[in-house]
Amino acid sequence: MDTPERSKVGGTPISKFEDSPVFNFINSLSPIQPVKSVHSIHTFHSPGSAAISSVFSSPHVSFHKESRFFIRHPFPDSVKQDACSDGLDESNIHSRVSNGAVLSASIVLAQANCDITCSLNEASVDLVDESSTQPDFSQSVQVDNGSPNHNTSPFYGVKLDFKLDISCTPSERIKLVKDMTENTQIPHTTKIGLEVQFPADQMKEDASGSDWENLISDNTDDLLIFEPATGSETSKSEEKDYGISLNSQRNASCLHNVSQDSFMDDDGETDEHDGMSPMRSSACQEHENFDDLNLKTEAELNNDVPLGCKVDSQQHRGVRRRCLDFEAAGVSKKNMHNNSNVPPSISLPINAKPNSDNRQLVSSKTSKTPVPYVLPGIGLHLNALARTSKDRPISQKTKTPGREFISRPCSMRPFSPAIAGEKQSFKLSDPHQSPDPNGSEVHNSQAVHSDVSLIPALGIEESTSPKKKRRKTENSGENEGCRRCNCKKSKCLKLYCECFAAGVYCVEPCSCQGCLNKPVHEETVLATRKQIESRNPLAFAPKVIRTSEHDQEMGEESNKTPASARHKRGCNCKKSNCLKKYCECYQGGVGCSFSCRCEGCKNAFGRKDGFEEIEYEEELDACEKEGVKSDDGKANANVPKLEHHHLSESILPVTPFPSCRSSVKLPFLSSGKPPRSSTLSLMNRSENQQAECKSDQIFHDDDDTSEDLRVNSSPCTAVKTASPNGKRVSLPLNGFGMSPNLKGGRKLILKSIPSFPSLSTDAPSSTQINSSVEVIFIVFKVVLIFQYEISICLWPSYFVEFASDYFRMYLSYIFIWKMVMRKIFIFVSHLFYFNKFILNTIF
DNA sequence: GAGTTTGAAACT
DNA sequence: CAGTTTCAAACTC
Repeated sequence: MDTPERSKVGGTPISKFEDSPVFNFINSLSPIQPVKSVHSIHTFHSPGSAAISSVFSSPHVSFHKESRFFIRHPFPDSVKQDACSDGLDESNIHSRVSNGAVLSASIVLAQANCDITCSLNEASVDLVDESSTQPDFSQSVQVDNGSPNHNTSPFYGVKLDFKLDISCTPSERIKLVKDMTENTQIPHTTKIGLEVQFPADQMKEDASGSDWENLISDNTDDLLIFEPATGSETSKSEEKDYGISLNSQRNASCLHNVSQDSFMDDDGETDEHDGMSPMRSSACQEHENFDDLNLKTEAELNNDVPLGCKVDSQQHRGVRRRCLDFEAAGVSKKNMHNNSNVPPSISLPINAKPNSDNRQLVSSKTSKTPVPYVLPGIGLHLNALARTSKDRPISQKTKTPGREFISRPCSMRPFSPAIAGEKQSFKLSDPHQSPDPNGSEVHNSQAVHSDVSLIPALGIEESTSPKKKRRKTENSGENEGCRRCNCKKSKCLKLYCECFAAGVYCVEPCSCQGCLNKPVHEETVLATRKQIESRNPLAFAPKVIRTSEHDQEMGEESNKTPASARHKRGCNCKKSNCLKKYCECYQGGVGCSFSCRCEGCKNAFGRKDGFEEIEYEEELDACEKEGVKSDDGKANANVPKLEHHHLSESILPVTPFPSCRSSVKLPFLSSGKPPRSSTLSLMNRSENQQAECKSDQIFHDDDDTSEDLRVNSSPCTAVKTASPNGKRVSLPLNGFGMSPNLKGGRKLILKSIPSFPSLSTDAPSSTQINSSVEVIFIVFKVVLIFQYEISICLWPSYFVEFASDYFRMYLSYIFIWKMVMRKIFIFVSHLFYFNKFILNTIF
């Protein structure tokens, strides 16, 4: 179709381009042959180029997405046809040569499917049929076409892809899917469609299993790679899309079984579900029943999901929520599934397995081995504290398996699918659960009977530990249990609520009243969270920041805290002396730091004053002079609140390590004062010497960089000078800022930068200069050419033309630049040489 | 379990 | 930004 056009288009600019003397010149240096570009153009449809497209972001990708996106939207029938053919066009393009006939057949089928319905509902039916029966694809096709309740609900690309999967023969599907996945950067919806490959799941049971397994894993990987991007988006539309795909998943084939199983497959846990096929089938059928209700809109599905799918939707809701919670991190479904794949240490009843996700999670919950993603500090606020405290002697009291079973999960899995599942499971299993004001929820609980197998799994322990007992256990467990809130007025939508603050839904054991922090009120929860985060982006960040071992040492050194963590903002205790759990530091099992503004700190995990008390007293004075509000002379009082925020905030969010590091250093920083002290008054104080010494000590344990820094940091006796950068530089720098030696700071920076080729010795030969320049430019050129060729291959015709001109111009610039740079190099080197010569001569 | 204390969060 | 109020957990009895 458009091939001739493309080649035509592509050819023109290329020839033009090749005529360019610049291009010729560059090509004379380039190992890449110009021919290649032409070839590439022709291989536009080839897997090779496609692969490239998937690697490099290019206009092609966006275009592609555009089209896919377009396809995804509801169409009138006529448009639908186009869309289908369009969407197929891509696959057709890719595989036209090899199996065009076959594909066209499948395309026809797919088109038929497009016409047929594409309603989620239908999909579920079809797939259920499929999953409940042995994979007979011809049969499935028939079902598709004949399904009586096809409706005209919106059609999504998901569907299309999915249908394609179904309607092809296994081998064809393999090819098709491969082609599609290879040649297209699949938008998330489409991705889901592929991911759906549930048929693939069935395929596994099929003869061609091996192929499919490979394919599945490949695809899944791809899908998973892209997923986070989608998930990380918090926009409504994105959510919606996501939700849609999820729904389609769910409907498509008892998603909980298929998709999960397929993911499990990736981890090689096929054994587990292989034996459960029958169970799955039954479960699917139950879903099928519930699917009758699935004509509801996406939103409805989210808020008032028909039970059968409740659990699933919750799981995914959990995923979505996690994405929202940790936007930067972008939780991928892969994670989710990986998590779910955590081998349960406690074997569950066979009937507990089918709902793999929940079950897996539950089981992992029961496991005594920490779940991988139950890492402290993953956004967990008080729960993180609780977690931390677990590590502490204080909380290391006896743990009964049961208690652990109950508590662990909630506190450490923020909005993870597990949470939803847990919650659900709690609800299901807990006989004491008070009727949820929201009927739907109760309904769901009951309706999830398809998942009821869950109940026994949990119920075993749950039933033996009723609410009160659990609370009691929790109370006696010293933070071991997950936090269960008792909110009465906040509706669990404020940070007062520990569950909410920790990023988890309230669970049954909570005694909250009018709780809105539940999956059913997801929208509200998310909105509230957004609102709170808008006020304070770190509101949901971990309150206790774990540090690396390296920092641990530092932290311990300074504060004698056994923990390698510090409270993000520090406490503000006035009366508890940081000896009660009113104190967040104490509660978190961490010592107070200089960030704290506590009075009379006696924190058992480390007093903020400690051996640095003296210097802080002086510091305090200085701060008072500065007008910095201080409490009663405690160290932390010296640290302006804003600074804490600044530091902690700059640190926390993304990378744990930097944040940790900074968090630990923060205290030192405070002690070192430079930062705070952009004011000279602090700088000149003698106590800084002490701090400096300390910082030097710290550096001994530091990495290379810090070693450099240490070397350059001023000795204790060094004269203090204010480091202008101290305050605003990133934490590490802040940490270094402790040694208020401006000189040192600069040295550090210089040292950390790869040194420029030494010019201090003899003047570099022109060969050296040339070679270095050559290398740079050749690399540059290769990259450019490569880019250009790729763009030629992928970009639309008009783009190519534009690109060629642009590129030619670009190359011209480069050429000029190259000349200029060469001159500069020569000039500089000679200048150095000349200087050196002069110096040597004169002195 | 009720009442008090406490400090964080939220509000003004 | 500081002061006040609200809130829920921690604590005490």
